[in-house]
Amino acid sequence: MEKNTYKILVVDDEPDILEFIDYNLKREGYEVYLAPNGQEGIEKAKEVNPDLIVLDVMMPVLDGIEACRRLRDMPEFKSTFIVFLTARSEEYSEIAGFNVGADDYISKPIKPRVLLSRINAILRRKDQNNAPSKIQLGDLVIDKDSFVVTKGGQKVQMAKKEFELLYLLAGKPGKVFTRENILEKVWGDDVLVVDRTIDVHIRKIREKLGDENISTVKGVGYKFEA
Amino acid sequence: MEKNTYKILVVDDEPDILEFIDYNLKREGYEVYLAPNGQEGIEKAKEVNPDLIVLDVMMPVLDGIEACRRLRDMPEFKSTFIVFLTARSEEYSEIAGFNVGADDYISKPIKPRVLLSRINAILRRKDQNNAPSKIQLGDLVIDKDSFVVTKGGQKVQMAKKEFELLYLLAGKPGKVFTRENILEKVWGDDVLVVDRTIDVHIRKIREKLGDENISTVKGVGYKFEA
DNA sequence: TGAGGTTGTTAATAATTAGTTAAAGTTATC
DNA sequence: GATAACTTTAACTAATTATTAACAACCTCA
Repeated sequence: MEKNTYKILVVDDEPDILEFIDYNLKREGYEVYLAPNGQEGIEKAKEVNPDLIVLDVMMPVLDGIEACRRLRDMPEFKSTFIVFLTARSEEYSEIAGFNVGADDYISKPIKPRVLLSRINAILRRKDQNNAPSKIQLGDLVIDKDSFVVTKGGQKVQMAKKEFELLYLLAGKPGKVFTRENILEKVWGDDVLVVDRTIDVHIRKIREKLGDENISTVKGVGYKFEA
Repeated sequence: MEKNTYKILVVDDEPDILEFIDYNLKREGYEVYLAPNGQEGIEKAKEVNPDLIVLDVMMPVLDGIEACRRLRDMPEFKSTFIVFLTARSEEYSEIAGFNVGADDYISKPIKPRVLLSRINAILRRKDQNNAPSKIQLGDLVIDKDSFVVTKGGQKVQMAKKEFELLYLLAGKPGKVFTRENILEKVWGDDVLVVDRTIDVHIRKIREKLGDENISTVKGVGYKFEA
């Protein structure tokens, strides 16, 4: 499975639970942010723009249901995934009635395996829905379904990393990707590779497609030439 | 999982629940239609010809059980999937007693995950029934009805797993299936087998059909060569 | 122009992934 | 309940791919 680099915000007033979830999500490779109540949760959400928010229902200052409602009213969080944490599974019916647009519910006590499998499932869905399967640029076709790159009708053999790197750059032709950017997207946050590694992969792609497709922006990064 | 474009009609008199289900199904990618009671539900069904209908049992004007019975009397809805929504799980026994031909039932309170997994499961079944019984690719014929594979008119003997694996890959020539993919589709979600198992089956298929049909995409998976 | 930084290139090495075989486990069938 | 067919695993090998180190080339700017 791919390394995940998703940002998850966890909002709960119980420090123990916060720490527990923090530990488990971090171990899985997620970037985790914490907040002790709905109010601060919303602030934090605006700040870090998480991919998924875990909201406890019962919280002081601002409860999860109301926090969810407010988040859903902001355009930037319309499609952010939200998962509720309920103390008892019966509480669920209340939430359903409120109908604030949550994507899932997890009942306490939280089991690490349940928590992770639900979150992984939700984020995997997000992944798949967002990526176009075919990029077409002039005589170059990059097809993620078949993992095939074609240039002028000619099939070009690409290794996995080369393909992913090309797919990233070609996904936004003209946009410069910094090495930091590239590392995060292709390698994942916590993988430690040296910059020269990217260069080597770039070189291999250039070898196969010609130098004109990918250009270097010195001091910044690489971009796919539109 | 495949992108789904199924039409689902939801019939319930509680606007909150309607909105709640609408939200969750749309997010999953389904085309959703709504109706507030059995009478209008039937009208809507005639209009859009849905693949699946979610029917609340308790509704004014025309309840779910009666609506179901009437739908089942119309030839165009003989084989449409129908799922009941029951306020309490005990209610199910009543429905069963009525024996109106429902495919599943879901108890309130509705949990998004349960709702989606049931609906996905039902429609996946439909998928399978609709899957072509015969795949023909060049001189290769894969016939699911008879479980027979023919290459150049010559019958090739395939074991069950081999057949299913071949059938999956050949169903979308060119598309790469990851091992995760293959496990889910051929073995099922909860079966735990080691990756090498897939390799062995692939090898057997290659032995029987020749190496040119299935190619390896290293680090990704396998695909049937178009 | 030349010092300091950035990128390009190559080849060696490490790490990962797939292929293969035989044997053990399982299931179906007579 | 024995046999045969099928499935899975373990252990090993082979192949491919990823990464790094080392150095060359290049660019920038005082």
